[in-house]
Amino acid sequence: MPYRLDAIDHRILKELQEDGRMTNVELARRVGISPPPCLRRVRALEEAGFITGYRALLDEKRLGYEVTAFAMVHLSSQAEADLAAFEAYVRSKPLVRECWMLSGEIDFLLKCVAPNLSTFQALVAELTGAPNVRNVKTTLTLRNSKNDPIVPLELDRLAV
Amino acid sequence: MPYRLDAIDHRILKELQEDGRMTNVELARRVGISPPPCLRRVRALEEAGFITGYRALLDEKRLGYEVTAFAMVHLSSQAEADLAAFEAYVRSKPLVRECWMLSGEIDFLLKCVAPNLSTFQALVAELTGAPNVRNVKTTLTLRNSKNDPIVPLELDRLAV
DNA sequence: CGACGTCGCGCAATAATATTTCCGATGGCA
DNA sequence: TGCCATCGGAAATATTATTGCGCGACGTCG
Repeated sequence: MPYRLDAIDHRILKELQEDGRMTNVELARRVGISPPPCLRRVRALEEAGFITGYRALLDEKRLGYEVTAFAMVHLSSQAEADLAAFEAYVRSKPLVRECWMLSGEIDFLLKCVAPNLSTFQALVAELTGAPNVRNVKTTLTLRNSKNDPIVPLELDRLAV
Repeated sequence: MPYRLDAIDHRILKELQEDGRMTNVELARRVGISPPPCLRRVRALEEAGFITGYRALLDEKRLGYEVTAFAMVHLSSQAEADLAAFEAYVRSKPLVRECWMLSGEIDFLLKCVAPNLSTFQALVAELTGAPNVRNVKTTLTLRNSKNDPIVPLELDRLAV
């Protein structure tokens, strides 16, 4: 599905990243076209897979999650079946919010949340005891310096 | 601002996390009340800070970001002013999407995106040369096993 | 026990938006 | 030049958002 985004598409993506609940009328006003073509573009961007969904962002601390921590996991076996098994395991753990398979020493990096330290410890204990897990190193986060779920657009004039 | 969320509030948060662009009519239907009180609850949740915003999620690869990588940064000085300076630096870098201050050996963990490896290398070079940075270790992500921006609700019956 | 105040729901009315339909302008191309 | 594909916008209609208001549940207190 070849697709070429023009300047208006980019502005639509930018605006919807910043406020995903914006009305189509307002969005159209901001990107400089009338509502009908604007809506058509949004639908097209959704169908073409550029927009994968819409989320309300919640304040985790306000909801009782005081702890955010990372866990670095080494497995005993990196056979594909074992990797997949670990991934499936991790997906079943609600407190693990992200899991990345890494190149290099560490096999997986997990971002976890927990209401308190002891819950986090319980999670780590479980992880450590899971099949094929060799060891788990953890680090607590002290503070979040930047957390911007927005994808930068305009790859061209990109200052590193 | 004391606030007690009831079951309906929880369901609202859950639904809006899954589809932040859902109409209020549909949301009301799902949580089992009529639209006016539903809208009032959403507004209240926003004003009380439980909902901090709405985002469209974009497909990063589709937009040209092939690389996601982590960078682990050690600083020479951990004096508060130096930490803050590094945080400010990092916030000015569009390719750094997240930055966490950690306890333990590593001072900061950065999640970065880049259109390709050489751009990522340029970013790392810049980071390495930044003031107060002692060293930077990087890991590429091979794949993303889980990435769920949704905050789990219902702390009580929480299976770790 | 009953009056009263509070709270939160839902109905009904109105204002705004979303969505569809259709038409016209534009530009590529034979 | 004439045809076709593309895309925007006006207008009409269907849905939603939003406001105003009354009602009933519930708890407090005289």
